[in-house]
Amino acid sequence: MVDEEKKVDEKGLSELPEVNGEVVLRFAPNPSGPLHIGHARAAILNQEYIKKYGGKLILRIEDTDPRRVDPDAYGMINDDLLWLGIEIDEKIIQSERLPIYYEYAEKLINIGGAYVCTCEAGEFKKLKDNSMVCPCRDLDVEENLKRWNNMQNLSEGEAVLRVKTDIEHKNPAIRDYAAMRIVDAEHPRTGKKYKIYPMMNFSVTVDDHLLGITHVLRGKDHIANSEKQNYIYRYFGWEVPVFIHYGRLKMEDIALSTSKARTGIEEGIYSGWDDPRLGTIRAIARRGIMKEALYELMNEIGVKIADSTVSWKKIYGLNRAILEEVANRYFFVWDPERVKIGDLPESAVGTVKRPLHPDFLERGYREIPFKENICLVKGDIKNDKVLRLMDSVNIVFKDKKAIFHSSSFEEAKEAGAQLIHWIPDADNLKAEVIMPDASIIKGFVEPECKNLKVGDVVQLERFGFARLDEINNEKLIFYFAHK
RNA sequence: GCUCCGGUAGUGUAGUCCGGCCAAUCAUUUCGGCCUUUCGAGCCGAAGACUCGGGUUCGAAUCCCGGCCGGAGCACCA
Repeated sequence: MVDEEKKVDEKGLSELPEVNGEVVLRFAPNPSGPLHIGHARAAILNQEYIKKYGGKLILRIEDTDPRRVDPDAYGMINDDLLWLGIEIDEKIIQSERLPIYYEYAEKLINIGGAYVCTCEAGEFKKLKDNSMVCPCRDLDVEENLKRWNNMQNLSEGEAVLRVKTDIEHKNPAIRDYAAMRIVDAEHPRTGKKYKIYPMMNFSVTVDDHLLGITHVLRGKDHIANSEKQNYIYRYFGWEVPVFIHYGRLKMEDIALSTSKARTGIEEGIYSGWDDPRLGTIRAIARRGIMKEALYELMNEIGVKIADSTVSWKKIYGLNRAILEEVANRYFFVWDPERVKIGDLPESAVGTVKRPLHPDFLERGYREIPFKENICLVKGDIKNDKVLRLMDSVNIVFKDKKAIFHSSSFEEAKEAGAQLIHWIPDADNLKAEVIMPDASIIKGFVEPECKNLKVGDVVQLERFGFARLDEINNEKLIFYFAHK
């Protein structure tokens, strides 16, 4: 009992209205590409509500427009959901359900809720915009059934099934909208098997009802669709799910649209769907953004109808809080400069130990061999200033030559030394870090990085968090997350 | 253009339904300070908002009207 109350408090999500026991929700992307941050919002919100109330989450692939289907998208969507940790209870693909839609289309005609319209599209629009009915509307059920059965003998554009709504509705889009249309194109999954395809408003309504969906979460761009769908629910006497519309999610500095990304990939501007400049889930994942950060973000934004703008800074902030604990620390010397320390006492030579994580010493230490030949970040080198090489010695540059200054940390403090990191000149590994703008920063990492595995997210000290993406001939390739 | 919907600090959010406990919550951000052998983290402090104008009321972020700004829809896409 007490736990239940707590749970509600923890989540920033507002309560779903009209919940009676368990909920049935669905995530319904159309397979035009991989998932992006906008999809993640829908998927995560649905998932969170399932967690909150219990119930079932259905994945529905909406591939009823053969021309807008990317065959690769089915697999990419699965991968992306897996990465997001979305637990799907049931999955359906609309292109496999065409007979069901035909069945209900016929039923709708039978009860006088739909008619086959053979008007030319422009002609119909003209009539509709003036609240005038088209001649097809008044044909009787029998005639309509005949026309419906004949539809598959027609070609694209010659006929369409319309839902009878209110021809005087003040929103012209609502007036007798299309439910089914003819498409003369091959479907990537079903080929030429079908010719008549449902419009989204029809298939969505039929499916939402058959699947027992209780609440529909979707963007406010669907407000008019919700209203359209209401007509079908009313004709069939079905219970209407609760529609919840949320506002647009704008990402700063990001090309959100799938089509733009696709074009960029085709033109070779982007390396692929996981190019760090893109807002796809896979691109975000590749950069070491944790799914938990996205969950927090989506929970925070919630389902309000006003638009929200999200910046990378915001995501970085959330992600840093997660990575801070997770990521072990390593030295990465970018823009490296080879340095030989003069007058280095023999006693200073040895192995330096630094914790993998300063706050979790139990994780152990990494060992870095230290002797006179090292690499430093070029930008750290300044003449006549004492530099503290972390956990080793203090040096100073005179006429661009490094010489030993002192050993202890106290002496470094006294000299007001800057604390810098370093890498042995000989014993190191090549590394590259791919930045968010796809530029590459080259350098070396400390030897113990050889123990890292692809997918590990680390903090490169004084540089930032990065995810190991690839190990290529002893060279480590990281993707930069953020500072 | 038409129809509809929004507008709380830089950003995100709470509060708005059922006016007073709101000189407005929390987080992030930014800036100081402390601490720290990372430019990370932590700790302390500070900065910063009810879109504007009227009205109703003893009292308005909350209700009403208008302006401004923003968004969505206006397909045989989803």
